[in-house]
Amino acid sequence: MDCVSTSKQLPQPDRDEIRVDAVLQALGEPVRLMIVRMLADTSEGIACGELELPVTASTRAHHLKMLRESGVVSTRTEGTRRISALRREDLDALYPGLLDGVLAAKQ
Amino acid sequence: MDCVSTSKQLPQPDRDEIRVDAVLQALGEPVRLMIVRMLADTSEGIACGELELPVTASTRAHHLKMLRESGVVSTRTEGTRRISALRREDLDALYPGLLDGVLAAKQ
DNA sequence: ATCGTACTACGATATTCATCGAACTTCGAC
DNA sequence: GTCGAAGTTCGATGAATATCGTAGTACGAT
Repeated sequence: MDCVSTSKQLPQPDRDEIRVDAVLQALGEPVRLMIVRMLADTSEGIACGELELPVTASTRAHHLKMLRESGVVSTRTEGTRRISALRREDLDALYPGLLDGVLAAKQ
Repeated sequence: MDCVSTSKQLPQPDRDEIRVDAVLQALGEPVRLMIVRMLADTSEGIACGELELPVTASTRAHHLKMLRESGVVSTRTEGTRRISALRREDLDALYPGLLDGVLAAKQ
């Protein structure tokens, strides 16, 4: 292949392609909301396998894909690992207060 | 029956019973988000029949029930009409910025 | 009481989607 | 190359739900 770098961004919507419907639907699932909470506690992002969740690996991958395609997280490849991180800047710019409001919820 | 008043509140969760999962899931449906946008433009609330939406009356009622049971709207009875209004105070207290962020979305 | 309006409840249907296991891909290590 | 680890993809399945039409309830007006 013609990939020169060892790190690569996975495809995701541009900021202006993010739809609020999709974001809310993505956040409105308990497991995905857990993922977002975990990501909010880090600045570097988390690998799929490091997310301790009550679901199998394939379900985990499914949820991360939903979050990426809706514009909530971005994912980069590092070796065999895929590091996901919250798209805080984009979300705060599009929906100021939304993320903080969600994270403020006690549970 | 023993109802003395002509106006009555329909059952809804108390503020401390509202779950963020349910709120986000309720907001993450296009028709329901339209309803919330319309309600945000009024202070008095809107009757079910006055919501102009591309669905039938029964579907409209269904969505309003979802919104009420998740804690997004409150509904009071006035004669044969049911007036729904955004629970702004409760939502702002629980998730400060969430509602404003959602409503700030261009579409 | 009768009628019409406003809305809800019920049953049916189709779609969406969360979940899993198994097979596959990709990468690093040996 | 071979192996193992990390993740994804591919059905399959079961549950949730958006939608509708119809029937039913509640209320006001006549």
